Amino acid sequence: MIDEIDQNILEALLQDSRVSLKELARRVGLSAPSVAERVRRLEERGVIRGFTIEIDPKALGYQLQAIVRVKPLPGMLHVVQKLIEDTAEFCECDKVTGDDCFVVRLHVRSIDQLDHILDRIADKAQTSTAIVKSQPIKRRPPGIGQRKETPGRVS
Amino acid sequence: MIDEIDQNILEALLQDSRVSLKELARRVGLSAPSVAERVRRLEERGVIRGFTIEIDPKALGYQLQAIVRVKPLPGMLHVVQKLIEDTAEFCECDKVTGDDCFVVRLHVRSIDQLDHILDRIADKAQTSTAIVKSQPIKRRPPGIGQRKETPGRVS
DNA sequence: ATGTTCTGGTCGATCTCGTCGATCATTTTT
DNA sequence: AAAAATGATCGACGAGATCGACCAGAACAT
Repeated sequence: MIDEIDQNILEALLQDSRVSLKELARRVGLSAPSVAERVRRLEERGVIRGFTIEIDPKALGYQLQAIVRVKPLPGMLHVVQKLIEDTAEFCECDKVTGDDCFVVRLHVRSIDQLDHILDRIADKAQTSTAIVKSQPIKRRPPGIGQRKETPGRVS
Repeated sequence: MIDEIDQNILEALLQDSRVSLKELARRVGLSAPSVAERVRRLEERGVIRGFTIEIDPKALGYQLQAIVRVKPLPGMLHVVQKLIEDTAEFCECDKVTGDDCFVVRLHVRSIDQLDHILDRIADKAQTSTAIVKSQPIKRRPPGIGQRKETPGRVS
């Protein structure tokens, strides 16, 4: 379904989504219209969810990053979720299995601000905060690129 | 340091990083060369870390997402970190404060594969796995856009 | 105050790039 | 084996990016 050329296209766009179609075509060894059509179809099929930029939070003054596990008190789930969604500093929120209900990522300017934000949900949920010290892997997509994939166990 | 026009540029590029400079210029009310210069400087200053695409892991066959807390056994920290970095399915890794050392995000094709991957670090670290059920917030940058920011407490 | 410099903008010309229609080759279907 | 569908190329034309020249306003020094 996704051939090698598509993979090359995806990799190139991951590195620089503003690359010209002409250059992209040169890299994957096709003509510009062909590669344009392939990109269009990757979008259409939902493989490419969007073209975007990566912004450095630090450059915007957000010096601190935290990962917080959030366990809403009984009956508070939706209230907590809404509060999280409506607070700009929550930049990622995953609803997960297990004892904790949410795992969220927070970008803040200071410890003070972190404390202040968490105070606001303190009476609605139990939280467990971990400050991010470094990011050995910043963010990468699964399964494309030269890293070899790990096969599933043959069951 | 970052004025309103820059914010508008960032927002527009977040939504579509392939927008033409002409269109971008029209939206923020400047000429094309001006906006080109602003984008160049946002890049130069490191505010824009890169132009990229968002890929849907599901479209590539990665049906499952998990968040795993990893606590390496004594002396195993670097081994564990290297193993994580070298495994394609680990798509995000944060080194954090607290009892757990790493918080990682995994994309896998099946529970089998998840089990297989975690088996490989089972003798080097304690892990605590949470399967992602949904993502109320998929990913957004902090502090730009119309969501109001939460101020830090005045101390 | 006033002249200077620096920053950040516009305009217009030129060159590059994207897109569209026509066409062709290859593979799949019947 | 003929036909249809897929996916590519080519060339032309319109749209976009870029570059140099030039201009306005703020900050600064004299």
